[in-house]
Amino acid sequence: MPRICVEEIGIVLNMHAQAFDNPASLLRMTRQRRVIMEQFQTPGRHLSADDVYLSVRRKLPNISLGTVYRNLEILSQAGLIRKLALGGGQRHYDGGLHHHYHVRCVQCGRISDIPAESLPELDEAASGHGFRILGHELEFRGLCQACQETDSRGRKGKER
Amino acid sequence: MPRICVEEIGIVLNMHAQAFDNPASLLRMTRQRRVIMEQFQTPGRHLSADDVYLSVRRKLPNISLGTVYRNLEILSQAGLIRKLALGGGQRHYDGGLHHHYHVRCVQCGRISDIPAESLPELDEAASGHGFRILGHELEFRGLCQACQETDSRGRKGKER
DNA sequence: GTGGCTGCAAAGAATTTGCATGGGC
DNA sequence: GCCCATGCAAATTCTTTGCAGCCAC
Repeated sequence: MPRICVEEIGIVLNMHAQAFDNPASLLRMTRQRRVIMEQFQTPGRHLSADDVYLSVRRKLPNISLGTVYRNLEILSQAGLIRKLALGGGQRHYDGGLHHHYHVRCVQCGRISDIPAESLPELDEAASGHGFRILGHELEFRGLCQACQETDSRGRKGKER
Repeated sequence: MPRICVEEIGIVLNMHAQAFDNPASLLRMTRQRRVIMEQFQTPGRHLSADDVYLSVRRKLPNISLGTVYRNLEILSQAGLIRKLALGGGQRHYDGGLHHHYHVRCVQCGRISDIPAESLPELDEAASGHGFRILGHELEFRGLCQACQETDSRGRKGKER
């Protein structure tokens, strides 16, 4: 699935607004929202709110962390970015909308993509326990290249 | 795999201590640690630190939250309980040591077990991207019975 | 008796929120 | 011009930590 170009964001946001939050309201394409969204145009980035904040500040020095948080929430609700609620610690966001999974390095906390098809058969297998299954989150745990090399008993890094 | 009875905890803790943390030290079986561990003897409970704190306080009114956190960390490191780092928001702990997955209700945040074999073939499929895969976390998302029934547009509950 | 453990309280990290002002549409 | 979005700062929530006294071994 192709990445959504920045120009389309406003349209998607409004579709979303009309469909869910408030049929009457329009979500505005502000400068802040545009620049935040630009951070996710580069594939394979998995940014925390603070990462985004620091990046965006180079273009908009006065943006506030609160605005970043508010927009990450709105954008992920609208399906424009993906919220990675997995793995404790800081929350991360991913601009890649094509389906894939993630690995998290248990040592340094780094996240990478695992390109893979969705596995609907997993959801099948999970049904029949009183829940209506809507989907799943799958995150692999492992050691990244760098940590494998450094690995002669190191610190546990960001993983908590 | 059978649940570990409370009497064995001390032994396991010491095995763990000797193997990893500090070969010379012994972990003690305090009253607090015992009662905390008892909370996980009931199958199918998925407790947050605060849940544990509130439960334990009924037996040990003076226990502190800090102690609960410290012990949950120690017990999960020793493999006596499982830390559920999934799903953002509060961290939960699970006393069931047999392999299973979890569903989280997207509406109310409730967690349930999905009894299932581990799926090593998933780890296979994820290899070959620079990471040494050690395992995975899999959490399903869905609507629990109660929320399906109440469901005529409700609040989003604890899910954040 | 010793060293790990506890209670207490304060610190910390991540995230959310209230409010007056600003700026898309 | 209306009303959503922003900046700022304070507030919340969850978790960790420093320290002096306590207690399991």
